[in-house]
Amino acid sequence: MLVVLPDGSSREVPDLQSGAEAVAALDPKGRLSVVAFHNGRELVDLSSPLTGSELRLVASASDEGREVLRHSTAHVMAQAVLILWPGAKFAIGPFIQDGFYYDFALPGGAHFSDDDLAKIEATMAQIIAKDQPFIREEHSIAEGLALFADQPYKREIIEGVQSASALDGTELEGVDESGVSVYRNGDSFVDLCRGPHVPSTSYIKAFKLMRVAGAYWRGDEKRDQLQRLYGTAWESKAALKEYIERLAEAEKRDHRKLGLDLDMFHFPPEIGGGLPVFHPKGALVRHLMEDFSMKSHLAGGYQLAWTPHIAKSTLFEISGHLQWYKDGMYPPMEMEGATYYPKPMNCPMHILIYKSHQRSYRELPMRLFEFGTVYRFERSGVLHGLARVRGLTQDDSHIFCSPAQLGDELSRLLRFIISLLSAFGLQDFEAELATRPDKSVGADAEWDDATAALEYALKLSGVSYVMAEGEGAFYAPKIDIHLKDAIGRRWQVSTLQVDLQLPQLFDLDFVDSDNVRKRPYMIHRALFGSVERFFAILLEHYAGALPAWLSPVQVAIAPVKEDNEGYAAQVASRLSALGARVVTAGASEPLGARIRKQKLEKVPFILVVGDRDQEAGTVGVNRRGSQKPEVDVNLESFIAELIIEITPKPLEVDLA
RNA sequence: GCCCCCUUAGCUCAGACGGCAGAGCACAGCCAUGGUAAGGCUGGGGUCGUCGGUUCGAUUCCGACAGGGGGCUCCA
Repeated sequence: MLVVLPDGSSREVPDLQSGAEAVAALDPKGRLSVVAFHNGRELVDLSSPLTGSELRLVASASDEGREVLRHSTAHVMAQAVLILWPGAKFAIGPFIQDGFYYDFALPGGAHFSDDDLAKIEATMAQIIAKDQPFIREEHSIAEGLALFADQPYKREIIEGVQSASALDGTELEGVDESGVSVYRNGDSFVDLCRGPHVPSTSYIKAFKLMRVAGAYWRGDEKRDQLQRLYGTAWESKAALKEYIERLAEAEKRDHRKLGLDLDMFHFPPEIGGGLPVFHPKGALVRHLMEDFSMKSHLAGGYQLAWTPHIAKSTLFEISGHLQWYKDGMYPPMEMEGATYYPKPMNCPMHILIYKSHQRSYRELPMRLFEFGTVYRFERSGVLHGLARVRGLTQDDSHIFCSPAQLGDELSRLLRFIISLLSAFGLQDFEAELATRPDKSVGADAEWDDATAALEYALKLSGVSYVMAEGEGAFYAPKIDIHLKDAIGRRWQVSTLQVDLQLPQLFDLDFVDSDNVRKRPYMIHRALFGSVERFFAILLEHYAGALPAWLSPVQVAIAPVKEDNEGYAAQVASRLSALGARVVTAGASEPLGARIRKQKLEKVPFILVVGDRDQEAGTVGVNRRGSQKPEVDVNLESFIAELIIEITPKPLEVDLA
């Protein structure tokens, strides 16, 4: 049998019966901390018999190994909870990104508090110290139901197997038509589970319970709300520590904190949740983002539109918004017998612009662009800084094109999106192609056509993509663009959708070259998604240190002492005249303190000017992110560099 | 909306078995003129989120509400 070790090397070991024997032969001291093996088809317990011709050992310090480790830690946590709260019911406990959770219903409807986490951790530590083996057993469905006689959630999972509709994902829980698998550790703890698990509890080297949360059973808000405990587990104390530090780094980048520290925006309670105000610096950054975007759109063949914030109910009746999204819309206002709603989307109004006169094929594709502020009622629990607000500004466009133009227009659009996002320094894009959901309208053939056009465009663009079955909007399939930020987090930004409904509902047409009236296709698209959310993403990606062209202050000038303030003013006015945003930090406090303040403000360039500079026409340049400043830099050569840094590079728009 | 947690000065936080509160930063004034991440002194600033209850007395204990945070559900 050829055994593949975690490092990828392989060794021939004769007469093997299980993964455990391979470990005994190749890693007798357990240095590799092998937790499971892959038999060519799936990941299984180390103790499993060999079935295939392949045996690949999986160490705890690997993605697969950590999944096993975390899943096992979830079991130990459930075991601890059942010890501490006799009679508790437990539901499901999977591994997730960076950790695991387990859902419980405590006796008497009790809830976990934060203080309970330490108690549970202590009990878990005792279980781990006992080095209890995880032992797999297989049973019939009937035996499984008897084993979990007093565990209603487990029984529901087992019973669910009999109704085909509930088959989704239950195999993960250790149930299939042939029976159930369970794992025991300790005398009393048994859990329904597919496995695999680590051989015994001592393989859990480092874990921590993170927080308490509520979660609905089966994710359904009409069903029981369970108590969820989140935790994390790692192959070593050092790896856990690194993870905790990563969380701290993410916390430092939190745009809500940076927004306050950098005096960019806040959410006054007097205005209401999810409704930000932008302070001068934040408003300036917004303006710079919007200005760059608008120029790019104009260069890219878009025309501007501008539409009001509210409209009569009639408009949203025609568009279907009142039928489909009334609950998500702000409530109506009555005026002179008419009912007005704040708009939840810009599209109906752009359609009215299209419809204002007869359109010719010569006008297509017609691309209307607007920074349109829309209002959506979001439930209070979902608001999250600028990333989820109730009043948001979309960089919104609606493109009307002939059916023949659709594929190429979408492909052109994808290239436009990628180049615009790249101009903000973002990269690592991935697309999701979302197909028809259950709750939707339209003919199958139309959905197929539109989905095919989206896929065609994706293939042409070369952006990697995954399918998201059933995730489309009710009226349209869509492509969502995700990106990775500087610390590896994924954010959904752009969306583009081929609308099948609105052109029909508003009876749109154009006269084609053969003098026949035809229905145009309509594409909805937003690239930032919302300006507010994109602002948040930029702040977190750059940890507040925005690129110079987006920085509210680009250059701070610090005269060494009062005698140098005249020269500082000369330099300042020279740079301002070139379009740089400059502040002068006058000599009212020590130089070090003034430099520190500008550093904390994340100003890209700090210029220190003293007697020497005044005589020689030079500046000292202290760059953001650099430890050692440059001295005696010729002002003209600094200007040459500055101009490049503060000038946004126009988008290269490929109009083909 | 639901579950858990939090709410003391503009910000970050300390504090008292229940006897009307404190630091650092920030802000203002004065002094200091300092060559690359915090100079010194002085001062202003809080009905301890709001309302109610218990109590001789509540910022502290209890309850409700509001706002915020972490999740769940939702996200056109």
